[in-house]
Amino acid sequence: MTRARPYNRDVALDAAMRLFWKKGYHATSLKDLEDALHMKPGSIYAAFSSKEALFSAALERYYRRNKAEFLSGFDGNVSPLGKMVDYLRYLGQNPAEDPECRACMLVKTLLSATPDEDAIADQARGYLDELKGDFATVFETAKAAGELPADLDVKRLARRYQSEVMTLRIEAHRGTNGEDLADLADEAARSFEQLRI
Amino acid sequence: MTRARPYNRDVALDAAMRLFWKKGYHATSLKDLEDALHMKPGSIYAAFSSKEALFSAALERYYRRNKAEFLSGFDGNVSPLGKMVDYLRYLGQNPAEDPECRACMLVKTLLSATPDEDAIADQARGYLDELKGDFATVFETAKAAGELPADLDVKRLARRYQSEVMTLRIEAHRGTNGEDLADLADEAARSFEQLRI
DNA sequence: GGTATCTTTGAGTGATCACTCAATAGTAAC
DNA sequence: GTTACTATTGAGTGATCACTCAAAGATACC
Repeated sequence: MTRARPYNRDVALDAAMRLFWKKGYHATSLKDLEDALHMKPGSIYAAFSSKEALFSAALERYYRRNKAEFLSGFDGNVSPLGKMVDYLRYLGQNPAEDPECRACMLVKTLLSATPDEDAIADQARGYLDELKGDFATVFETAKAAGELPADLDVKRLARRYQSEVMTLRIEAHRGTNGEDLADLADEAARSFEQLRI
Repeated sequence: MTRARPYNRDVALDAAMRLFWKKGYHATSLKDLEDALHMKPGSIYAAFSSKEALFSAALERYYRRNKAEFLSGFDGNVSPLGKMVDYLRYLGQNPAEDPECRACMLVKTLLSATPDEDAIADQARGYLDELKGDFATVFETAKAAGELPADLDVKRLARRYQSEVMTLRIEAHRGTNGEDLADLADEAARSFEQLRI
């Protein structure tokens, strides 16, 4: 071992994630990244290979965070359906402080990836599919716990749930005021609550 | 009158709209526009002032088209609620041929505008608000025609309707297959149909 | 202190960015 | 045909793009 790294990879990646989340891939320049990560171009390339690879790592980080935040509420002994419903209300009541970090980074990425950036779009698509799968798993658990009808189509339910999450995040980004946003979240939450047996 | 314009402004604007729609503002270069509009940089600037002004004009064109397409179904003598429901099913059954032109350009623009591009984001926001207002107007008409309960909150309904439209377009962009998309649209359509008295 | 090893540095790379303008070419009136 | 007017042209503008690499800096072992 020789010289220690004066930067913290996690801290740098976090800063990159926030910057890409706000500005998107194309509008974020290396100059912006240098400022945000407090690193010179050479160091950035030594650590992350390329702008695209850095973006990819930042997107993965976003995905992991999102998944962890969602899953953190499920310890097993409380109502899975209740947790799902709570999460929707939570989204409506706690929009991110930074107005630029309210929309889902996966959706932003998916919608702003150009045809020649298949890799990035596919990565975002893959993460969205995984999250949808997580939703389905929880609904399945709820079904097993007798909270939902046995004949209910869990995949379809998860798809609709994800739509609601995406919509809430977009509305928050759009500038919908707190009251209306909470209202929208409540409306969505109740539609899932109604399914309870 | 002197030299006639060898380009058609509407045709050029249409090409610009499609290109910006696909690639977004940042990823579209002037070179791309030159190729798509069959115009040299000088002509583009003589006709549209700047890349941003051209984008703005293209966005307005998209908005007008969208509005016209939506309103074209309302002649007055048929069920307004029926038309609203039909439009959702139409969206689910007729995704644009070009997979890059399926998501709503207004949403794409709103989500990919950077903080320093307030003008563009505000324009997209304004158009979305106008379209939401159009939805509300039709629901109001449906209410007046006795199709909907008199105590129904039309604004909230319009907000939810717009969410469904945005979601369908995002799902179409995401690559959801035709069957699932039609299914999703049908699910949304039925939720509005259920409100009929 | 000397040496080996590895990281950081930042000026510099060619390419591409949005954009300009003097020159050119086309039309209309006479 | 000549003049007057204007739209189109496209090489060229400085700025910025993502990215590189030889030099310098920092540590570990001796």
